[in-house]
Amino acid sequence: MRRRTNPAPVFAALGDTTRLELLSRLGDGHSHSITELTEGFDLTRQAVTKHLRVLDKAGVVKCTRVGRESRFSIRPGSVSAARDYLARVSAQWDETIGRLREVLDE
Amino acid sequence: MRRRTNPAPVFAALGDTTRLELLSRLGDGHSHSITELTEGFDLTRQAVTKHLRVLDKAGVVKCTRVGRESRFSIRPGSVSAARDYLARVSAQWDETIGRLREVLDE
DNA sequence: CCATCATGCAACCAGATGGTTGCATGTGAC
DNA sequence: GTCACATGCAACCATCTGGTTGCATGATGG
Repeated sequence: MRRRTNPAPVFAALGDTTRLELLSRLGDGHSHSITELTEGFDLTRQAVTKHLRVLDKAGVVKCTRVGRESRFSIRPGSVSAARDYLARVSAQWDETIGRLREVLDE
Repeated sequence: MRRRTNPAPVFAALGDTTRLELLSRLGDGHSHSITELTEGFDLTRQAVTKHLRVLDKAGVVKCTRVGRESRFSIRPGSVSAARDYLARVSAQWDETIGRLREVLDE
């Protein structure tokens, strides 16, 4: 009986364009250092670091220290949980609204 | 050629437990007034109103004035867009990571 | 060793957020 | 008309957020 975890923090973590862009860069499945991830953004390394910490706290990403750099990589679990949540609710809405449309209620 | 809209604002709107709860109440497919939606929350009507406005701006919900009350109901489009986005990225991650695991890269 | 590179930490800042209270306004019911 | 009810609007507040700068620290590589 999987305790259904609250999806709000993951959604909050995904609710920022910079973080979505970071995730898309991490989507190659490899791990990347902070300076590496900072390249191409018009942002300071520290700003990117803060975003990465947000993603880390939400469980979307994991950080491992290797030598003098900390490398970040994707941890897919929490995002697929969020995906499943959205799939459930939107399926329920489709069903409910479809049923209502039949009955011509509002 | 559907212009792919930025999913971040929808995720941000979903990134709050109160708003998720509001959405779950609206999930019955009917429209509800603000005072009606406020019942059961330990919040002021105005706080709930603000949350509803956030959901409205993100396109998750629509508001129609009827008589002296404004009734809110679900607008499923943006949420299914967000759902599709998550489905795409998590499918891509699964595939990428699976391929990497075969090659034993890191 | 020493310079360099990647990072961490702390202070600071402006603006957004989540909440409150108080009051004004519009509509419905008698 | 008038009273009550549902809402809107504005001010205010504390905290969070997204960003900066400056400096300290810890590995790396000659």
